[in-house]
Amino acid sequence: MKISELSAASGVTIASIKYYLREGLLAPGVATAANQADYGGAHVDRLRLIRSLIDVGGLPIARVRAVLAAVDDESTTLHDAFGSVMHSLGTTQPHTDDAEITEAMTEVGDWISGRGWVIKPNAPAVPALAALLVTLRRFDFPISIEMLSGMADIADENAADEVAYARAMSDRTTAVETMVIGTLVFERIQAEIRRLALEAASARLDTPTKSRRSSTRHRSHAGA
Amino acid sequence: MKISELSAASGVTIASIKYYLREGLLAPGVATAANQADYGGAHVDRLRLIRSLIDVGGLPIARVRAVLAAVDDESTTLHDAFGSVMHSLGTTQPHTDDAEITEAMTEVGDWISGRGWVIKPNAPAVPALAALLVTLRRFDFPISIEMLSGMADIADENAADEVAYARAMSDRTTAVETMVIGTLVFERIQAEIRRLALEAASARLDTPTKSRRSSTRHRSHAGA
DNA sequence: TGTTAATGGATAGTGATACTGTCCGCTCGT
DNA sequence: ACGAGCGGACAGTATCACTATCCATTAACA
Repeated sequence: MKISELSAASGVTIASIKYYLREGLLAPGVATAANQADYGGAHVDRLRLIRSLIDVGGLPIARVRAVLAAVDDESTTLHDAFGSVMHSLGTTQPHTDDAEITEAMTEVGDWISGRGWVIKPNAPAVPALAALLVTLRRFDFPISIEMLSGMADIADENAADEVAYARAMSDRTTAVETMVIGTLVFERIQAEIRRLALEAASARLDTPTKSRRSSTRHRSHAGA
Repeated sequence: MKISELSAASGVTIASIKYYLREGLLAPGVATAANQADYGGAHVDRLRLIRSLIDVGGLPIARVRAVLAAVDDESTTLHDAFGSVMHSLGTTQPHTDDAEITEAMTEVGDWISGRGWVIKPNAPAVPALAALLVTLRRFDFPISIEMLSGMADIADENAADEVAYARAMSDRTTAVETMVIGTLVFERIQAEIRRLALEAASARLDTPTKSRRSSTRHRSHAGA
């Protein structure tokens, strides 16, 4: 497969493919001459993964590189690879020198062990979650971490399924890739569903109290 | 309050405050002289909102401006303001001219009406969700939209609480602001919890099957 | 009352990011 | 034989979110 064919097969422009090659996101093709290289299906797959990390996950190139490195590191166990990937995916990290946040981190840590979850101590989700709680409180949301247990319960169910599905894959790389894109896509799906539920809830609370009897509006499926 | 005091009170540099003023994110202070203006608590609050939209939501300035415009538009009902805000928050929108995506959009639309959700036809979440389904399928995830009903059920519960909480606020602007930051923060919280659940699930499946009896590892809370 | 520091406003510059364009000498396909 | 396409190098571009500098003015303190 020549670079023009790779471009056609992946939907990524030649210029961008060259850029990804330069940035080390994509392995060079097999050189067949000084100005000729051969690309294969693995390159198409890799490009799809790269584009998904960028488009769905919104990851900058540097993070994509880190994720791919974790995916490709064959020397780690599947579980350690998942951990690396979670770390590489990253999120906006807070300044942990803030007293309010370190306090919230303890709260989060206690809740995690209370649930029986085994989490690496350097998991980025812990300070991230703590910072989010602090943000809510700054806006006077009366939030305690126990209120998140409902979310955590369903997350547990989904996570068990997803991990089992990934572990059933034939080869390690595919398993890790499956986890990566599953993580990113389901996070977005969860968010979009949440927005739909909010809009529906808002509509439910809006329509009956307003008692608009305009003939242009009729509520066909409005009830539960 | 002078600009230096506003800066101190909000934690935003003077240069950035001037930038937000220029970009129309922040209302000018009350001019008391050619080179003097007076800022108040509303400016501090607004800066906190702006920074949260940027830091938590990762919104670009243009989107922040659109969200703030929706928040400030007093001529809309609360429900319509929520709709505007959801639209302004936005997400990465797909090319809807793709046949695969329009097909998935029908699927999403049917599922939504099947749930009895009343959603505006131009809600950005619909194409976004459709694109995410297509992405999953491109990676061979055997996904049907009904699998998302569990997520949707808990989202319904949370959304009802959140909307009721926001509607109970004294003034309209605060209510809309509450919805905005609640939406963004809870989306991140949901995502972080999901990552923790994945790591915990991975640990559960890893530790027992590997049967590593190394003395350096012991499982204190590993069970459910 | 003088002087110094800060202010609002305007405009230019910066650094990071993710490409995109151009050039080159080479070589594959016809 | 020869033109389109190739890999590789490198410079250029667009956008974004600030940041720095300048200016005339004015507030605040000595």
